[in-house]
Amino acid sequence: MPELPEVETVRRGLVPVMEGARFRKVEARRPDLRWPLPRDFAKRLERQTVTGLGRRAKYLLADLSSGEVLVMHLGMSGSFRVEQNGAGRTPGAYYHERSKANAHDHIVFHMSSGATVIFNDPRRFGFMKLIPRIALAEDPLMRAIGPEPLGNEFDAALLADACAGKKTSLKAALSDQHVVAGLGNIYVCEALHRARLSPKRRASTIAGRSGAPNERAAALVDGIQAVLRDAIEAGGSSLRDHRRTDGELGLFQHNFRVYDREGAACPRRDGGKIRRIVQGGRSTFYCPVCQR
DNA sequence: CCGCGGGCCTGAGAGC
DNA sequence: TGCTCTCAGGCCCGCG
Repeated sequence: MPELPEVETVRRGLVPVMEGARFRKVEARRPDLRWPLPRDFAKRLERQTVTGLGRRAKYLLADLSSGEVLVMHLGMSGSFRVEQNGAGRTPGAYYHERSKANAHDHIVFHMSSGATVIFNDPRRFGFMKLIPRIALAEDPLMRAIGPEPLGNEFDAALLADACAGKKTSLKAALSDQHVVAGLGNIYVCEALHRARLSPKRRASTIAGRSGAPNERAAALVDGIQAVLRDAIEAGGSSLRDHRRTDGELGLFQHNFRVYDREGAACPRRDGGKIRRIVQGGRSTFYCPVCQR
């Protein structure tokens, strides 16, 4: 699923049942995710308390009382769902309900809050990893990630600086997690439309010769932040796999202005028809009239 | 540094 | 009903 708004939606759904709770029992039913889980994965989690559940880029970060951080990534098709125990439900009961519907439930957390948290990922591009807190910032996963687009420090100057001198396209630059964290194919397309910038435009053209931001950089920052805020408010976008942790669908797919709308009229009603091109092997959607 | 292609996986949908 | 083909929200690697 998941770009920043979907991961943030998942985080918010997990906070009430995971923060302050202990892992009572952990089932690593399928350890061969994108990277294999360590053998002692369950052991290192059990009896630990989650002291905080945060997010960096598209990673969920659960701080543990042991001093380790549980890093979780949803890949393309990962989701979490929360089931409340009680109503006759026991940790054991879950195990006997395997069927086609939950064939891809790879990891199950039984929390002391009484909730069961289930990680499901058909394509298995997602993963979990345990990293000592003090080593997190230097870990290859985290080290080179760019600024959080909804963080205080993110602004036109920062974005222009990251793009200065880049000959690559804006689409490719914004998709690069080192430039700005958390955007993927959908929200890059949507942000560029909001900023009225062509996905084919050279990334360096949002900076002046000195590297200073121009009005395009400012519009892009506004477009990125606006689309992310709107999408989070809608609970993310549910195309195939994304679900909120309560099983409900996100709603932002109904508010796409260009993504997956090839041939439709541009919502700006400027006479443009949404066009689909391929950049870096992935679909890009944009309006050739208002995006220059 | 850059763009491109391929790989990792499974499932949905289209076309026949 | 079933086959084959294409495509999908991420990310990494190697090539030229």
